[in-house]
Amino acid sequence: MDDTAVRSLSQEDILRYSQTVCDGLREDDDGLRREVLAHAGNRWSLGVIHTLGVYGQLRHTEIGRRMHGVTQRMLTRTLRHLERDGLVIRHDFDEVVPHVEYSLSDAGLELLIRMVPLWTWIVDNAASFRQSRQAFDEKNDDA
Amino acid sequence: MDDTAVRSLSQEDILRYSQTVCDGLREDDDGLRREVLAHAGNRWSLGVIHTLGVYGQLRHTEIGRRMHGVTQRMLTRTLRHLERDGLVIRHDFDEVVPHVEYSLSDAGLELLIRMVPLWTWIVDNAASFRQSRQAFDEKNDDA
DNA sequence: CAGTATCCTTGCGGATACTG
DNA sequence: CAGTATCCGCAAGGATACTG
Repeated sequence: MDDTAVRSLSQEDILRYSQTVCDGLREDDDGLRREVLAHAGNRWSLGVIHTLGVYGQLRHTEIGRRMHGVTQRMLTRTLRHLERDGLVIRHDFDEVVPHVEYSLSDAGLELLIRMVPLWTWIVDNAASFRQSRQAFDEKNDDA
Repeated sequence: MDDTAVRSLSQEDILRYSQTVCDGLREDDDGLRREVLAHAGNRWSLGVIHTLGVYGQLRHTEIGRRMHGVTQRMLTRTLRHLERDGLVIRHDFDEVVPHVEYSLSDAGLELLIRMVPLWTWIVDNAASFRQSRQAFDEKNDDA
């Protein structure tokens, strides 16, 4: 979805979209939706998805090496969560010397693809976000 | 981005997209990006954005009434966070009887628009997510 | 190599009571 | 009406040490 498409969307389009979504939304689904979307806000999930999207199939250590600052514990946790939601596939070679590789599932790839517009938009507007926050914080400092 | 577009994206397309994103990504931006994306995984943020997107401009109480289960505290917190990031605008009428209305900013609307494909995709695939989780949990129960 | 096991801090989300 | 002020439980995230 590029900027032209964005500008051409009216209030009614939004209403229609949102309404359609909410019509098919049971209470259960709402929780599920937020849990899946939570991967987007997690400290490491998107990094893992992105890394696997770019490099294909990697070992635990190789992922960690490409993600600055992640600890073993958090990398394992993140991979488990993503695996649980079927976004990442764990390939256990079950050798004497432990050997495991991870790759994106089809679902993981589709999530990545749908994240990209959001992602690029945020990066493109980083300055405006920072400005908004600064203004907000200054306004609320005198409290 | 519809399904046709999704299917037509190759591994190289993903790489190109992701690479472009990461090239323009400083350490700061990464934190910011995750914080903005965190709205997607929050308990109430998306509901507020969606509600304002559909109804336009509403008062505190009206938003709360349309969102089942939210407490005053969490609604206020959520609105503050969204306002801080410039996704929601707070209109204070500053009357003797307190009167405040909220509406989506342009940025908020753009976020909503970019969330919809992700949102519908998750809802459409709710069954497969649940299946994946169930399988995962069963496999890891014998631990 | 690919993890567990512990311990710790922080912030989310909720319940309840109070206020300009 | 539109919030604050407290208090609470829980999970995220991190640091460090240990293991099949």
